[in-house]
Amino acid sequence: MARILITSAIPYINGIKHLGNLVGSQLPADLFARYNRARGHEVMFICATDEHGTPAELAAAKAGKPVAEYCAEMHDVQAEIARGFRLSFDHFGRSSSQRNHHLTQHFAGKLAEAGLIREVEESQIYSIDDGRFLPDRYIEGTCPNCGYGSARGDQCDNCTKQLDPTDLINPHSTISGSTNLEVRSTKHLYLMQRSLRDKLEAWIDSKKDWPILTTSIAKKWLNDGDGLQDRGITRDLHWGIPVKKGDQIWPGMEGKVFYVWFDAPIEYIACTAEWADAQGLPDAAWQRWWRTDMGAADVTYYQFMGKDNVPFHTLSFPATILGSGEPWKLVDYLKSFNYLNYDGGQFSTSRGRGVFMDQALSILPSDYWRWWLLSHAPESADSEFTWENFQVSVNKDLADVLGNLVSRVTKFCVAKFSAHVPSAGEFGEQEARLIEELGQRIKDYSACMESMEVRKASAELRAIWVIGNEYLQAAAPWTVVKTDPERAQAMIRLSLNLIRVYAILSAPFIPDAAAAMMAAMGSDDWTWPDDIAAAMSKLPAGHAFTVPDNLFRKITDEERADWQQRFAGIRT
RNA sequence: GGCGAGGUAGCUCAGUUGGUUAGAGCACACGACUCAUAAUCGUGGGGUCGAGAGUUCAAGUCUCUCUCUCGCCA
Repeated sequence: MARILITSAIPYINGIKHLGNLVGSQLPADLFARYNRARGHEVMFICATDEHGTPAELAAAKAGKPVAEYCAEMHDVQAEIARGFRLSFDHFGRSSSQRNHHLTQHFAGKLAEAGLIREVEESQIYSIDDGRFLPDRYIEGTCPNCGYGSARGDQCDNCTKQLDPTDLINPHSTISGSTNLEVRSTKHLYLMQRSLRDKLEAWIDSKKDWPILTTSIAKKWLNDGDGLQDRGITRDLHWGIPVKKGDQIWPGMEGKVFYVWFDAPIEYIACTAEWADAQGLPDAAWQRWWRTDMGAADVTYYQFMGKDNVPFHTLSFPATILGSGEPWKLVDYLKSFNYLNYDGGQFSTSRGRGVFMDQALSILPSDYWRWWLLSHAPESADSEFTWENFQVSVNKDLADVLGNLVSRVTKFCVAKFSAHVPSAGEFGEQEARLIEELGQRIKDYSACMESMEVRKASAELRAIWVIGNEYLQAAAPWTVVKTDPERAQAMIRLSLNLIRVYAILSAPFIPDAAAAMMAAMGSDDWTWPDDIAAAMSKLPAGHAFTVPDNLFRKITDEERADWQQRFAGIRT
């Protein structure tokens, strides 16, 4: 039994994520977690909401709520939707937790001790009425170059000239509109990634089995232009983790918080601590997942994320870990995904284009989405969601191939025999061939799952479903029953057992349908079918089963047309 | 403009280190079957692998140029 730590990139707090976000991290991570649990491994699957930073403050202000309250509410909303998609997190935490406060401050302290933090004095625009500094895009004014009236602090959108906020003529705050501004000096902390560059490169070079997408992005940041740059890890904001050196005051940094990208990945660790707290377990329970000196030496750590997150996970976060000088677990395998496009364009959160997680669940159960998204996961390149493709894939794969198989077997048995596993007859050559092929197919399927080849795994699973139909078609129990009912009974006995095995194999992709299949077979034995022959006799003769309702209904042309129109425009 | 990723059957995509007649699913055509959600199974048609040039005994697979798409950055 292996010990497997899995983290999904943590979704930002300000709103509900779309299907592209889901398929890029949480969903494949869940697939991998479910599979490994099914194989009997010890799994810790962690996700959380990423709650700090200006966008959260602004969203809260827009909603007319204190930011802490807003985040708490949105966390609950996201947690509920995650449950709806059957995302099987061991814990869904919050980056604003006290655990993360302490751990983030701890890491900053260790980095300072190691001489990897430098303090930088900067000039920024301060809004007296807003009571805050105004980072680049929160200040606008007239461009000194072209006279454009809405130039941003960092750049003029009209003439593209790069600006310093202090260059703007008649600047004003984009938050309040106030012109009561002044230049103030402010101090910030920088993580000296440059001095960790060689260490990071050596570490990345040691990862020979990582996807090209992952390593090429990391290499680009290491080598592009002037190479890896030091990174500011503090901000002049109210909402966030107060800057401290461990549990000590950091002189000159009072009132400042850590930058969201510094504390967010640390939440992976903190979230595991939150899990232990929620379970009433001591610190050792989470430390054995993260501290190689406290039992995590045999843990294999997998991260899942969209490609936009790769630089932070290959460079910034490892810099934090390595720089601390403490024996924290580094990622062993980083699985990254490209983007999912929506009907010829991009999903857009701001424009409400595409399908969002809550909307998806409101029109169809999660299994439909899980199956389509995973079987079309953007692994090697960006991929495309269209309603036509969604409709035909789901109808064919789920309703026709799998759902109908369950239906035809159970209904035939009840009609010709009874609602009990038939007892007569022996397995013959056809059954032996099926079992042999199934064994090979399951091996291929497992190999894909272990190497996280999501699309290939889904294709293998589908092929496994198909051989059930092939077998039935060739064996033709509906014909055999007329002349040799005992032989037909053996065929159906095998087929009923096949349904139970399919439930086990399919559960990582479509957990609800799998549960329905298992329940219909009157079993709760989810043991992975390592021994296929034995698994095909698991349901004993005379064992009672039920005919389940159709596992999957078909999506009609009318529905497809309706949804296509509904989700093309603006989210209301 | 710079960088990155791509352009393979009508559609969505596979194609290891260059090596026999380029694959899958869907769609389409025909056939079989009739237990089942008008489901299933079988057979078949269909591609000058974006364009051009080069390296090689041999290129979808390597090199160069061009072109188109998408994303990121400035």
